[in-house]
Amino acid sequence: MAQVAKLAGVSVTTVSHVINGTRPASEATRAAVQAAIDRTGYRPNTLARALARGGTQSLGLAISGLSNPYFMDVVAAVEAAAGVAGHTLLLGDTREDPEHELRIVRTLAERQVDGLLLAPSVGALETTLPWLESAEVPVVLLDRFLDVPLDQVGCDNEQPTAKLVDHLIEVGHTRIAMAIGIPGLSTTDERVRGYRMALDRAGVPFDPDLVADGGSQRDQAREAMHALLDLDEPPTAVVSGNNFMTIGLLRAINERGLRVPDDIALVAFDDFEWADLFAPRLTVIRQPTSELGSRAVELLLSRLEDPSAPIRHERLDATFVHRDSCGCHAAAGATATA
Amino acid sequence: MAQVAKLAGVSVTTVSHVINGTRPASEATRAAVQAAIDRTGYRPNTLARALARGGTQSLGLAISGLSNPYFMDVVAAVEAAAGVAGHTLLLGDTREDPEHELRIVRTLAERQVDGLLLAPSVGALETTLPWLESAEVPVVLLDRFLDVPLDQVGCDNEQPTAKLVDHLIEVGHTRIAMAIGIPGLSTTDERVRGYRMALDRAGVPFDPDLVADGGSQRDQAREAMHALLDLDEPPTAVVSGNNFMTIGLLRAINERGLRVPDDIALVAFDDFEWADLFAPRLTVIRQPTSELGSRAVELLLSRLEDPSAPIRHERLDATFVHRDSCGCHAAAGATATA
DNA sequence: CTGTTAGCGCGTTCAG
DNA sequence: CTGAACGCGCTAACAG
Repeated sequence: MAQVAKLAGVSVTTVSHVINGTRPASEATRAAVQAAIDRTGYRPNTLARALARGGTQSLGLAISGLSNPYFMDVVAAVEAAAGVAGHTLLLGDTREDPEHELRIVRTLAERQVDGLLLAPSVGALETTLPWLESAEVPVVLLDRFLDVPLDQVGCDNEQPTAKLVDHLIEVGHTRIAMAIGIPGLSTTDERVRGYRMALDRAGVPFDPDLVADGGSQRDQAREAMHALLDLDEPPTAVVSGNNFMTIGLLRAINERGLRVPDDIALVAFDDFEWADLFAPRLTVIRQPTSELGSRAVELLLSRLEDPSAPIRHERLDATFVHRDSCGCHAAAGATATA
Repeated sequence: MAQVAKLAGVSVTTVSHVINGTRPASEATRAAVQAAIDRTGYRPNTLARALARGGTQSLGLAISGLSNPYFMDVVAAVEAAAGVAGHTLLLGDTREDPEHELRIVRTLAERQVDGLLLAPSVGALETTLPWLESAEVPVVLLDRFLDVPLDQVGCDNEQPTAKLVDHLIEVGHTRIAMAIGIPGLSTTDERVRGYRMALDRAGVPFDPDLVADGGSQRDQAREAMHALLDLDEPPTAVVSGNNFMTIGLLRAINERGLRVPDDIALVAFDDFEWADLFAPRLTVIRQPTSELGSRAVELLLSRLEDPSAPIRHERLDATFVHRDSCGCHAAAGATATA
């Protein structure tokens, strides 16, 4: 920059001001500076600028399971939203592990991100969140809700899951199993609650044996499904708690030589992009993943603008997508109902 | 940091050195500094450190289609590999558009990333790469190869595609169509070359009408498939150039009321994680996506260590996964052949 | 083993 | 409309 200043015959102050348009300058000097910039191939150093200004124009995203298509839609949306706002995205994978999550969040904060988006892991309340509070970094929580005074965005889980179970009951099932995600996550707990609520209001007895811990993961869900099928009175229908577990459940079902929906019905949380092209065509709850990401960024940006604004918790609607893995033969093409 | 120094009764230099372990210090002062750090809740400012040191310990990843599961695996692998090396990841979506790509790459470079990973778009040779060269940022190209003196990693495309077509020919097909990706991408060109090579060596005549531009995208591939099916002499088999197009092709096939593989065979580049659980079970080429990401990071890091080392181009092997969308009934379970 | 000092590249009061 | 000078928080010679 000093070089540019010299070449343009002005001071660095002036160069800085014409670059940022932060105070008037004569047309002549502006042109001179611009010319000098072009000729020197000058590239501003965002770091130095951030140091001086006290703001980096960058956002951190700490999330788990980057290979999960669900979260990757979120990442794409966050990147896009951050981009239009002139922010760059720093990405970190929490691995669903509180210790690692804390490391990730710290490095992000130490890099002076202006704000942080976090999908908190189960142990976050004891590790990451206390640290974040003392660090005074603006944060919005994503996907999972926590009982803390922070902005949060996530989907509705209870009603949609209940809807899934309602449907299974309508079709005539009473032995309905559920593969649940990591215990302690609000998403898991809310989905379980939805499951029980639907059972209760239909008068279907609740059987704890039918609730299997799939740990939000494929392989664990697969084992859980095998265990369910080994029951004296195995389920005639299963509801999957997320997309990964759906894969695991199906694998187990396949390994038993069973077929969906003829031998066992399957409905699931999380849609797949291709779900209506392959058999079995899955009846699912679809989450508005992109909206989740962009809303989270909006919340964060407005928080940055007004740190003292009231805290907001937002629930996004999920959609029931009726296809045919539920085994009712009413589905005529894919039908989406709110 | 000044505060820590004062509280510990030492100079900032000492604080810096005990933090970084960059020179010996007496046990006493080390303890004092550590105590002061704990009590003040001091958090190092990575920006200032980077400014002073001239290195950010961060890597930039400029890639397109973050919603593509293929690239997302790459992102996950890159994040992981960067993490273990103590680097943070800055992410930008190029949108497969040279103009936007240049913007992304510039902001990444202005943020002083130590190095850059780029999946160059078609126009990159005219926009991004010249800029990168003058900017003197260490770069490794990812996925697509370009005729420039830079480190590059990608998969083998020609032989695997030929293998796909070979197989179709063995099964007895002679009207074999192909949906190709964005023209100009090396991946596209190489895959087309593999297609033609297989045709040629089997003595199957090449028909330009059977090569449809799917633009690497779902919807465009869908339209292309419809056009192919409208031909006087429609294909009896199709090979898809990537995962997105596979979805589009299948949608069109479905819309015509046709079935894979009975009415038309389909084989594809890019595997799906769930591909052996749903019908039709796709016969595909599987790329080592994670390896691609981690290798790219390794190349970049070693480039940073030794800027004058010879340039390296690496080809990773892709795998033929035999399932049943090819219509040959030989597939007994999923079989992977190198 | 420890302190002093000079930058890293930029924004931003202050004077002119 | 423009410049000089200070400081952002930290590292790295150079002394001691």
